[in-house]
Amino acid sequence: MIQNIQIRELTPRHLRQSCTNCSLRELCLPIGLTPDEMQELDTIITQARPVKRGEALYRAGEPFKSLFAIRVGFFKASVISEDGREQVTGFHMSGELMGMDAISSDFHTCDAIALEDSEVCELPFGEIEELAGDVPILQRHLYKVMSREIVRDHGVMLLLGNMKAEERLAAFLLNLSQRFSIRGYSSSSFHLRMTREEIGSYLGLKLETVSRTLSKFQDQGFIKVQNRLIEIIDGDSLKKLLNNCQGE
Amino acid sequence: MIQNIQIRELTPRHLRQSCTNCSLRELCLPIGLTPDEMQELDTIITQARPVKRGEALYRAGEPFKSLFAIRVGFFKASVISEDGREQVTGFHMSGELMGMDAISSDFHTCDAIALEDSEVCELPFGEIEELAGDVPILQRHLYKVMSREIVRDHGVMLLLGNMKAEERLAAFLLNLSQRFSIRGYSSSSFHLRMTREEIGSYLGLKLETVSRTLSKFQDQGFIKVQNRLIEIIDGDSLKKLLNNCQGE
DNA sequence: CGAATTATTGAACGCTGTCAACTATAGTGG
DNA sequence: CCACTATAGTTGACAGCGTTCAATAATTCG
Repeated sequence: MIQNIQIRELTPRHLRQSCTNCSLRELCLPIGLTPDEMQELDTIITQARPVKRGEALYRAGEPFKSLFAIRVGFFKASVISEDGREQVTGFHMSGELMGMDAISSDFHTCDAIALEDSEVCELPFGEIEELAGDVPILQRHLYKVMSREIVRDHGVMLLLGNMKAEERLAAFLLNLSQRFSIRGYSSSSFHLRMTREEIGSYLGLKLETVSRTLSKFQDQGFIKVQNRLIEIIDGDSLKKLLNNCQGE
Repeated sequence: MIQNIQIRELTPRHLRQSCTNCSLRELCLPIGLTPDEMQELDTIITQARPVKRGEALYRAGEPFKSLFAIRVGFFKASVISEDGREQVTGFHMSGELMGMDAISSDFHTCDAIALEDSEVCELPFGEIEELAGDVPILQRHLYKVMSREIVRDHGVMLLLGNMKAEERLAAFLLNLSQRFSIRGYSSSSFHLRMTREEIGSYLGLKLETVSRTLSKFQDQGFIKVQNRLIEIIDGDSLKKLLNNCQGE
């Protein structure tokens, strides 16, 4: 990523490329656009925009204009109920697309908060949509990305509806591990960007339960916890926790 | 269903009309297609297909070909975890679209089971997609429908992650009430199509808790329960249950 | 370095799950 | 049509998991 930033300062063309790059996983390369089509996509996508830790990329209630592809960084998305309760609906990292919930009503329904200094690419939805009308493969890809979000949400429902605290934490750690791994980071040792309270909100647990369960995993030798640094020592045992419960 | 088949054999135009009808809420009328475009949509949508109570419209793992618009009836959608736990991810009624989770992988990820004798219209996704490329308003509508599903799922997460049993049940009943009302049925008196266990699976509760809580609501005079027949007597108190918890 | 935030840990309570017995309803076949 | 059986629903007693409240420790940030 540092590479990209340096390239960006040198050559605007490469900036666009790096912007295309940003949505690499979610929008471009894997779907096989022609160079021309990618060019066109590039002209739509505005330049990378920084979002500092703690800042909101958007907030519930704001009018919807664009989707955002995370170039670098880490975000949480959360809905706030009328009576003020926060539910974290997801944690999102580089290459992922945010804001799809807003399409339905033309207003954002979530807050998106950066949990570390981040950079996003803005994808003006109207223009993306228009381009998608001409480029079937892009259209299809958008459907797929949204569908994937629905599938992910179903997984969270399963977690919230059926699992015990230990299973939820295990699933959470394994999921993070896998996603870091895909992005070229260590799958066995990573830094949590969120507080215990935010983990708890996502998993439907109180922060004390999160803390206790992490400690328990550490006592059992499954992981090593040092504040927000997690080291997975025995991933297989964590996986067992997930399947053993009724599968036995 | 027999009626429809007969109609079809007599007058194809009427069959198609009834099919358009089926996806009325989700696909056609509200988005303002021209007669020509609706005509084209009609040719894509295959004839109404009956699904008997207890039958699966589709099952997880089956290859994905079509979305389904519910013409009449009532369905549950559920995911089954590896170790056999069922999570009901939603209940769906006439006018709603099912199967969008399958777009991402080209395989269904849910089971869709009819909870009463139903009829659906099959919308072959490939053709719908193609048409959407030519009809921006249809394309946009598909995005919106999928986005709405994501928003709905976030609402369920909030429910599962933050609410107590009473609040979940209250939210559930009020939601059903509203949806029946929109469809022209009574909002204060309706028949539950699902078992206590299925309600529980959806709400992340055990069936005993569902039963107990319904009884409690009845004792408090909020509702009248007679097996699967629900009468909402004091909807305001139910709404209060939802907001009072921390909002006070 | 001090203040604020975040995390850990303990103890007690309460909500919901579990187990069990019983009742009611619906569907089936004589 | 009725008896029978299977399924669905209700209710009670009790236990356990996670929450709540509270005190303390560690870390971050100005």
